[in-house]
Amino acid sequence: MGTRRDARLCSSQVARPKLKETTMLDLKFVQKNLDAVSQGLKKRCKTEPDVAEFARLDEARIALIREAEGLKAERNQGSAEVAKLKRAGQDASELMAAMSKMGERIKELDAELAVIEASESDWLLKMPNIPHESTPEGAGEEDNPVLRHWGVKPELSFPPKEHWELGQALGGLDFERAGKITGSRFCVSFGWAAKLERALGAFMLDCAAENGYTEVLTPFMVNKQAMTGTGQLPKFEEDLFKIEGQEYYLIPTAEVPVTNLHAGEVMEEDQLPTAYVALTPCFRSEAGSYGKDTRGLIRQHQFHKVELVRFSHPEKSMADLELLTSHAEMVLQRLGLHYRVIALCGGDLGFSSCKTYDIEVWLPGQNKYREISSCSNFQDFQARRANIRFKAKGAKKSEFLHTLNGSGLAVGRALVAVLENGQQADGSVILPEALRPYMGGLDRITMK
RNA sequence: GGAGGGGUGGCCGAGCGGCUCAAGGCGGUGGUCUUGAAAACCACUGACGGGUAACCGUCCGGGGGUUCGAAUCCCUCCCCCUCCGCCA
Repeated sequence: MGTRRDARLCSSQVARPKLKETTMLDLKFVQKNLDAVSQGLKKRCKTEPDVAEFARLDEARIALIREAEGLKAERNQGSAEVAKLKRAGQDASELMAAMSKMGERIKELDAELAVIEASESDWLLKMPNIPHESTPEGAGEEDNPVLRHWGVKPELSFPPKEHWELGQALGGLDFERAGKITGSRFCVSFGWAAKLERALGAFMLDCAAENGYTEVLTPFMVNKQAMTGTGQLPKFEEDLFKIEGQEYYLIPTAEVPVTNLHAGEVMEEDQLPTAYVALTPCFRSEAGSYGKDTRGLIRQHQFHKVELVRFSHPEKSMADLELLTSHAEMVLQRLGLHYRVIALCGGDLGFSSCKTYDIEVWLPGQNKYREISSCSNFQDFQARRANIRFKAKGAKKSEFLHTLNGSGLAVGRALVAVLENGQQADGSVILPEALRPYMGGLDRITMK
């Protein structure tokens, strides 16, 4: 395997990244692609961005820059003149007074400029990524085409139960006690369930390692800049848990800390692709999903997820999305779980993504396919916001690389799938063979 | 939590109000020399923005202030290091 880069990574990370304001980078891009941006965004079927407003702001910005810079050039000359006069022992008070007046005007202009730039930056940061040409047209979920299936639905000779029934009956899942110590949308796992959660996580990490991913363990809280870099902020603050009294947020996915590992850095071309895997808890406020999936593990405020993240060469990122998706699928295949892969249409696409595949696992208890992984190519959208670049061999300039990520997989939902697919008529659950080594050889969960 | 010391271009490091529009070194690129390489020597070598261009502007951890003029002075925040305390 030639994809492990641990040693090189360490040496290149000695220097702390200096984060630049990303506004200017965004600006240039939109300026040059104003029409393409406006056309591309139509595919999202949401309200159209006010491109004219942006153009107006940008014109005002450039006019202000020209005026302010002209004055600054004069001021610099004047100051040099003052220095010359003083060294010659001559009086410079008149010139100093004139420069002082000019300084005030410059300050005014700079203040105006700051306001314009803030508006422009806000406009840009709230603009979603442009869907890839291969992203299908469509307004919402119901328009997502199914691309392929793997495996078959298990044939059960009895009416299947939902996972919470099974989990509670087998003494593993306890929602009531979680409600007592925290609140709704939390769960306590006991015994086999706690161990199964751990087993699934370890199994998934090992799969990823086989595929060349370097395991990382990151903080579960990040700052505002990181959240902005991957696109959660400024638009989706209400979905996040924020630490009171501090500018830290609980991560909604490992995508945030892992992608931002290289924020502000310039990577070497031969470091690409760099692939990481992280198992972290994920915290989501689930604001706006009241009444949805209120029972069971499907939609929790806290859940574990194994996340695959790739930093790719721009020319290879679309191929890398297929590869990444196949890595996520591999986990389900080894667990013997039936699933299908769908492509998200423009109207269902996430804010930062240009193309996304969802993997949906079959849940007999619910009698539906449910999302268990979401694999996306962000192209340079996140790289631009987080300022992550690479330098091609022999190239003078560095350029933005492409970032991708996908769940490999959502651990809680995988546990749901294992329970519902492995259930037997007697209420016990047969475990997939691949998991047994992680469960101390246990092959079946039974009533005590 | 307490007390100190620091954050300067890809890296190291000087500068502590105006001959510095950041010295010097390392690294990188090109050249001379050489059969080739090394060494030596010479030249070039940051980012971003504005401008057709010449050129101009901004950037010395972030933000604010003082000044005709700030890497340099003041305020504030962040991060790193050392010691003490506490703690898994």
